[in-house]
Amino acid sequence: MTRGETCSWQTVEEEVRRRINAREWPPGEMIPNEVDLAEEFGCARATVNRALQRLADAGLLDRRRRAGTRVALHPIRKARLDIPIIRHEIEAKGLTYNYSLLSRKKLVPNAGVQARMQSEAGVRLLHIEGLHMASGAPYAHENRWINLSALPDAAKVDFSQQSPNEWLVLNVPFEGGDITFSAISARANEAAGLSCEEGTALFVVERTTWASKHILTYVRLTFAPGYRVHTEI
Amino acid sequence: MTRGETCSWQTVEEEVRRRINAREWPPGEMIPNEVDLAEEFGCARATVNRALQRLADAGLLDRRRRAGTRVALHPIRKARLDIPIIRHEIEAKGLTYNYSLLSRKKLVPNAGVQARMQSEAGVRLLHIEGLHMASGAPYAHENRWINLSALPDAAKVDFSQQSPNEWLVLNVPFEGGDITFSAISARANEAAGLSCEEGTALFVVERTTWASKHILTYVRLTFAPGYRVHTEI
DNA sequence: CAGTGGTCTAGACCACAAG
DNA sequence: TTGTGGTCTAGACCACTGG
Repeated sequence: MTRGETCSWQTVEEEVRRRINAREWPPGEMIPNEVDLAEEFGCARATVNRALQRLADAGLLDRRRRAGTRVALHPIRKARLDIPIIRHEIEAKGLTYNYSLLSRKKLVPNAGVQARMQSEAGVRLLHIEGLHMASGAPYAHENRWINLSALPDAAKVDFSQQSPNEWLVLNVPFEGGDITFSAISARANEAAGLSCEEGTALFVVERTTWASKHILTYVRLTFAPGYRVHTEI
Repeated sequence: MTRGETCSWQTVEEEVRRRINAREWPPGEMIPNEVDLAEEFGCARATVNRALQRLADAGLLDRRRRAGTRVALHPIRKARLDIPIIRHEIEAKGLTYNYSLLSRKKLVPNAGVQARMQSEAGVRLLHIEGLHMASGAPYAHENRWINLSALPDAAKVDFSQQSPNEWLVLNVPFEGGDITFSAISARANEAAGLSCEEGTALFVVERTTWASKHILTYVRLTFAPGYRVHTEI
């Protein structure tokens, strides 16, 4: 160990990472407390604290008051995934975006959708189907339900120019949501919209978003064949 | 505004979130600088700084030195995804885990795999196929390549008792990786392993991991029908 | 109870970029 | 040039929890 002059939280984080990777501090092992590390690195405890908190957040350390800090036994890696507006996703690839509305109706949903939306039996929701296209080719089929009692404004929008995806992102602040990824075989209407054969494997993203304890919307996005989601760890 | 007595960073973060959601600070708008906010909330600048940094990290604010802080125009939401060991994923569902090795050979990979592994033409890699099972039912098919020049120890492991997935996580520290999610139609060998019909839509996770600029391993996990990845936003 | 991490403070200096 | 965020410090108190 070199007793260098540096003392930024980045330096501390990097060195601790190195010691973990090099097994100088093996999985499960206690590491020195913040005061000792601060002395070793020649910096304030707050600096060490910041570095260690980041590492704990990344899943590499387990920290508990009084018990101290130890190297995580099973470093559960966490990936971060960006959830962009579809138009931006397409434009970022250098393609031109286009959208067409397929259907817009007030409907009583089936039991599955009703449960996800936490709406009451018999209540009508706004149902919208649309197609997102990239340079003329089908990109994703959007099947969306909107809770009109939480979002009465949506009833006034016709969604023929702007997709519900974009209208919601720009106009409706939300607090949280659930996302699910899965794979399905194309059904007849999806196959038709996405210009593929029935039975083709398609990537599906389902999302519900909520604010102040109300479900605002549920969307099922079915992507054209070949779609991939990419992230780093 | 109530001039409350509270002054934790959580309080500040919550209040700023509220103002953004309530459009008191509309998208694109500048917000007061840290000194002013600290005075308003009756706390130190460092406390405000911590709250605002978290919000910027979450994508709700854009901050730049000298230019100040403004509400993000298109709040790109970021989801966090845990990447568990498959055995843990299965056991967390209350099922019993089982693993069987299907194949283990040193092979020269095809061009696609060679490119992903950044290995040289003609060099043999360790190729392993195995099946993860949950309470007797097929769960995921693992198709893995290991770079033996970066991980010579792997040549000594037979992987009949422990899956490469688990051996790697426990024994090989890595610095980063790429992850891709997609959907495919089951090919003959996958359909056989996963007890489904050829052509069934399957969820696929591909992952490469690296350390000190070397690709360590590339894995393609093909999950049994019905698999879903879930996360929150 | 006592030792650990979690947080807050007041003040300081630095790095960056807009004007 | 100058105002902004980014960071570090020394010290303090609090909150939790293991022994």
